[in-house]
Amino acid sequence: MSLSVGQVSRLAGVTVRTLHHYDEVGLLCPGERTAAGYRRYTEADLIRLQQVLLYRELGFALEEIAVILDEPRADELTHLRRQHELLVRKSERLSEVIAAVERAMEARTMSVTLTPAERLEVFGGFRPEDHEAEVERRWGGGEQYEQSRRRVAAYTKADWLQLKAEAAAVLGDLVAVFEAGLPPDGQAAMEVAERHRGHISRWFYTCTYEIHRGLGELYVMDPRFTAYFDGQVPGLAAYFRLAITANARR
Amino acid sequence: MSLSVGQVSRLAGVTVRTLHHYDEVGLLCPGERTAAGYRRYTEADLIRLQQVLLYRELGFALEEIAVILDEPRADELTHLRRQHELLVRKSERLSEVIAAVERAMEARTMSVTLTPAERLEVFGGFRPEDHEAEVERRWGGGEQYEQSRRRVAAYTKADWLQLKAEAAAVLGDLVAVFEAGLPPDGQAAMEVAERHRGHISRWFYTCTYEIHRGLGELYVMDPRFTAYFDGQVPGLAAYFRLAITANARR
DNA sequence: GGTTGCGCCTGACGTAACGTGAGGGTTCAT
DNA sequence: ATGAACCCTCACGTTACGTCAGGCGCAACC
Repeated sequence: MSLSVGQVSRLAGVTVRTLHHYDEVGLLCPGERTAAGYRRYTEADLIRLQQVLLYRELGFALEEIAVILDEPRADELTHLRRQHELLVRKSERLSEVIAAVERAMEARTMSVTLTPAERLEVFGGFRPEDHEAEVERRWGGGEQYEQSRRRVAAYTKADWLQLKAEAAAVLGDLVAVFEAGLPPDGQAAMEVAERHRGHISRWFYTCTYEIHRGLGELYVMDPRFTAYFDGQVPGLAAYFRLAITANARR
Repeated sequence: MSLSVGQVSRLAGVTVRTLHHYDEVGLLCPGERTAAGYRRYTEADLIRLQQVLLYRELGFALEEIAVILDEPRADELTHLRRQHELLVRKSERLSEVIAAVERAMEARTMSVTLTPAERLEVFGGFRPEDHEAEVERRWGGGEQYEQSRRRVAAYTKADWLQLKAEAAAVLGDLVAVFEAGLPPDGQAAMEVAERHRGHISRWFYTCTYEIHRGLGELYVMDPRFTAYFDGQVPGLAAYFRLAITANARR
């Protein structure tokens, strides 16, 4: 009642070489061997193989899997629960990526050009965990972020068009004010900043003065934003930040 | 307005080395270089990077990605559509695995013995035909597996009744052939095996001779299957396996 | 009863997609 | 003008296998 390598490989959809490899590294050594040295896999081996393949699917390294599976206090149910948790998380992440691609398609079909920042913000969905943590820290516990995500997800093509147009108008005015040599804490600059705040509130999330000030700092601290603004006109990021803080102060 | 390797790496969540590597293999060569030899990534480069990372996430090899992206007749939207399709399919597959793990957990917590069919479902994520689907997914075909999956999901009670009736008929004929003392590699037995294969193909998934042989082996190796068949008539499991292999050989 | 074919074995080298320094220029703010 | 941060090019290391090569085990076939 045991299976050969070939039989197991066909059942599990892996190559014979893979099973040899797992034997070599001690991850899955068949319970028995025939007199001729043939590998014989027992039912327990099959269960373990199932666990191995699931953890592998989840992106664990083989060595990690060996450690996890050899924890003495973890039985099959523990592993199933853990795997379930991880699978669900992976599924959620995948949904985000899908949503991001859908947004990119929408933007593309209406030939709206996304800026690099937006493009890779969209892309943010499947960046490593550390970035997620950074986003959370930055965007204050994720409440605004969640709000923004929910609203943005429901946007139609027309919404996107209008959003883009509005943003471009605000940016254009900002550039104009900047190039006119007006002071960042002057009336005109502060008005643009205020309109920017309104724009964020209307399209993304409720943007308080406090948050707006945080954004202003982000624009000079974070190279991707700095690159974006200074890409329009050099020095614009710093100027805009001053305008935002001045506007927040009054 | 171009970005350095470090900026791009932070933006996209990949390492600098990865960007170097993509440059080395010609997958993503930055549009410009500074006088000092520094890489400068243009916006077009970022778009291409996005495509690369998405296809990579989908399991394509870098060389394949290069070929896909350099097809002259495919623009960004084409890629987005294709990626969306593949992502959705991947998500569905993941849902299946999750469901399988949930069923395994349920069975485990209630200490219910799994029926043979359920056992196969649990193994579902790793069955050969899934592997086939994986392979086909990579090469853009993959309609067949999806179809069968959708079909099973849409079965009504009447369908299930007919399925069971058909299975019972095949089993009945198998018992008859067996009890008549006919050889397992004879015409009659092989015909029953072939009908069994057709039954699987019609109701579940395309069952190749290869897969069918794997099933036959399972019937004698797995005690639950063996118990099921031998519960009908002792020795039936082994007999059926011989009939299946004989049928597969011709 | 030799041989043919298939499956299995053990090395051993190959490969993809980077990781990880080594050694050395570049840029920029202080 | 000097240190920190960033960039460059080799070049070898690593993971998880793929891919032969050379040879044994066994059931079948002539």
